[in-house]
Amino acid sequence: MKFVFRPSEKGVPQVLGELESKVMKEVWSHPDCSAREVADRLRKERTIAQTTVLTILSRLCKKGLLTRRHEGKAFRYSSVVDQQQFNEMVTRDVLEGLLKGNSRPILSTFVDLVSTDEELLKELDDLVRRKRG
Amino acid sequence: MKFVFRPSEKGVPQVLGELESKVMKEVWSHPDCSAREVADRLRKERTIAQTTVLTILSRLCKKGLLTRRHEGKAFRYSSVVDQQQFNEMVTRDVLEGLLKGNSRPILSTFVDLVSTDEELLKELDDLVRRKRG
DNA sequence: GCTAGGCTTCTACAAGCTGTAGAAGATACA
DNA sequence: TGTATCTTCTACAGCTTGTAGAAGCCTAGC
Repeated sequence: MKFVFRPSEKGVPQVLGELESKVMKEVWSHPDCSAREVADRLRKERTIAQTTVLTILSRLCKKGLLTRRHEGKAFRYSSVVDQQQFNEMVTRDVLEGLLKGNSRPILSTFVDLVSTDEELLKELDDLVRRKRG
Repeated sequence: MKFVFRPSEKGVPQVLGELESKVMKEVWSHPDCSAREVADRLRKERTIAQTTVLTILSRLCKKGLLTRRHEGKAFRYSSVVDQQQFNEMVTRDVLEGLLKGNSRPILSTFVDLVSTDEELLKELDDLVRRKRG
């Protein structure tokens, strides 16, 4: 999947649109659900047309994030990767994207940012030591 | 500046459009240049209308990446930050964006990626040790 | 002072992404 | 077979980026 990353956003919307993110979250928390179910849940927050939800579900399928299976006259949707895996994919792709460039400055910026949290820095230290054996 | 990051691209186009990137690079390598100069240099590679270049220069000004000053009847453009600073800004914003989430998995993915290069891993190790004192 | 040539701004359109939804087509079940 | 429901098609708006014509503005030089 080829995506953009919006650092200014937070969570899934860093990668997907606002509505797409909400729909993904619904499917993640209720696997194998129907479009109707998704729409009804979204309607607890605001009004939204059934077709709008359908469009988003289709687009997410096209992006390879969801699959669907027939059941009666409707479809049931499930995610291809769970949210954890999704996050890992994003992290991996973004970091790889960054490291394509000159890696040295990235290391130092990374360490700078991590070091604002003592605990985190220790964790990084542990990981590196373990890696170096 | 609020931008998107395209992991699949490389270098400046990870953040700016293709043409925007080329224009930025021209201004970086020839500070205080005129639109005409930029256009002429771009024309070594392909044809492009003067107004196209002007539009891009204006947009880059609006984005806060360029400034300009009057000289005679024309403008002269300069970058607000040099390419190094620009890269650092991007790196910082992207990493901050990532670390907003659950930081633990990011650390481990980062270390995984870095550890494919022995030298780089050592460098990371040094940075962490130095930080921890 | 005035004109011409060059420089800028305005405006516009295409294409891709996302949100939005109506209209119409397909179909399962009573 | 009819109808309620589900899906697909189509479309438009707003945003970004690339592209550029048209028109307005202004400086330099006569």
